Amino acid sequence: MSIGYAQSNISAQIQQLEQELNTKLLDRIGKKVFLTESGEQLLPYAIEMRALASTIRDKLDNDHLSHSRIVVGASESLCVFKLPAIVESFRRSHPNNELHLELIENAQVVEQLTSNAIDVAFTIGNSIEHPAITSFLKKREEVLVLSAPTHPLQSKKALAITDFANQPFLLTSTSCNYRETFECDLKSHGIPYQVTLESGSVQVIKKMTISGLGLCVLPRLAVQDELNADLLATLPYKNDYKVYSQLFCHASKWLSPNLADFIDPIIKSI
Amino acid sequence: MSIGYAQSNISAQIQQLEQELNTKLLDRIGKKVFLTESGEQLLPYAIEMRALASTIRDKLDNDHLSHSRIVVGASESLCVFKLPAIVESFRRSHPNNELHLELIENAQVVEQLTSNAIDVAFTIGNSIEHPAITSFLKKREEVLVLSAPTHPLQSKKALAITDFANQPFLLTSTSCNYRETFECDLKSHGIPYQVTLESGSVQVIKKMTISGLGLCVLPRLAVQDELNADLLATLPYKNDYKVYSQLFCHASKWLSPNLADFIDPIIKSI
DNA sequence: TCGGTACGATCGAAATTTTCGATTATTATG
DNA sequence: CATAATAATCGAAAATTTCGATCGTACCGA
Repeated sequence: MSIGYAQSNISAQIQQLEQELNTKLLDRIGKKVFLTESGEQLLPYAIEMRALASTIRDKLDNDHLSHSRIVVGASESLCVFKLPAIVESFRRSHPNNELHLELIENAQVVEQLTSNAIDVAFTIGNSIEHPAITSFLKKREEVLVLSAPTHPLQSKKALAITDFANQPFLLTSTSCNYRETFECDLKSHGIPYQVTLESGSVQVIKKMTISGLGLCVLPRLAVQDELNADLLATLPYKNDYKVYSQLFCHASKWLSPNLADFIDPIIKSI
Repeated sequence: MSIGYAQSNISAQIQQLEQELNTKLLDRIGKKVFLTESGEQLLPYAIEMRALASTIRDKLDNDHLSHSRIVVGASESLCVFKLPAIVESFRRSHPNNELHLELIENAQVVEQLTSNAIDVAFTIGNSIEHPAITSFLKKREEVLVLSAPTHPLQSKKALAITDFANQPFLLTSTSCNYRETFECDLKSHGIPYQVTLESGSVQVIKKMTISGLGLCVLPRLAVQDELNADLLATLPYKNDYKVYSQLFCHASKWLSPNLADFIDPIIKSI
């Protein structure tokens, strides 16, 4: 009983197949068995079908180790300052996995995850809490007001919000949460200010600030290098802006092994 | 219920497939359904498998109308004088069917059918009765002794076996049943005779007989044309040789529609 | 925020099918 | 002619598929 079926089953199965195909597959002439014309024709298809089934199993099983496509939605700052190391490491451990990076803003997280346009979101901004969205990581990010080290305001020991009156600011796009937060702060105190430059690129803002064009408001993670190199300096303005970097998936999303492999290191490393 | 399954079945089937493949095929995000990476990968295979199943059904169903290969074993006389009309008619009605003709002798019928080397046998010779062989047709064939019309023996009103003493005969191969029968007849009466020509080809024998080389022994069906054209003439030798043309299949052989279509007209036409 | 609606998951029962072991039938072989 | 080998057949048991009902959840409009 090497193939795991009773003999009677084989008879029955063959007869069933013959009925279903409305033909005869085997001729039993004497003690020998011959394939009929129909049987001869069926054989290659049967083999093909078995092969196809095996292929499916192989592809889907191996696939957990090999190819897949993960779409990451991330905000610009994180793309520049956090993701490179993560992506590099993931690509090393999962060389056959396609990683697609989509630039999104904090406000789009829920919609993008709900529409399944992205598999995972990694953004910085206001806290997001949503019943349908799972947050794997929520890290408070320090928001700094910065200038070139030579800026006149650097001489002050401490700054109040009023000290920013009429200062020229280099800010990120309006939809950016920490700009929003900062502007609220100014406006709620009735402080006038100028927006000298508005750019979606953190890199541009930093360069211009270094050149002394004005002040900027950025999370520490985006400026750590420049602080270390004394290209930028923080201004001693105390704030408690609630800004977080967060990592999300849709709650109903199945975490494929590959996706889990992408997410886990982020959670652990931060 | 357009596809004929209860809704709960679909759920169960999907889950079963997911278990079997050890993956998740669908993400249900909110109310919408998305294929996962795995599902996306499976889809083309699923489609292929359905197509393959359809193909099989089509091929085997249509096949009863279209292609098949029938191997006919027949003796030379029948090949020349009976089969042409049959084959022509069959090819007209079944243009896609391959007909393969195998020259066999009466003695090989049982072995060839039992080994499934041929699908059907159509031979002339001694009666064949065998429990494993089905005979669809058994027709007594008149065996004639013939000569050219100008032969001296033609003047006789009736011939006895002794009149053949020392006559030159043009005979078919030794394995041919009606030659065998005739020789037995001669030998059992102790009649001496010569074999002037021995040929497997009926055509050769007839031509040589027409040329006056001697006498020949052939079934009427092989010489009817020459008799009508007065190229050959029968000698008035009464015999009751038991020679039959018979049509056989192996009793266990499945008669495919095509094979039946080949056999039926033969039975009816003769 | 609160029903209402739509859709899928879950569950137990019923129907179907698959499977098995035993028996019977057939064929080849000594 | 008896025996061995192989496959068909049959009824019962096991497994599965199917169904309908119910439950849970998400979306939608008030």
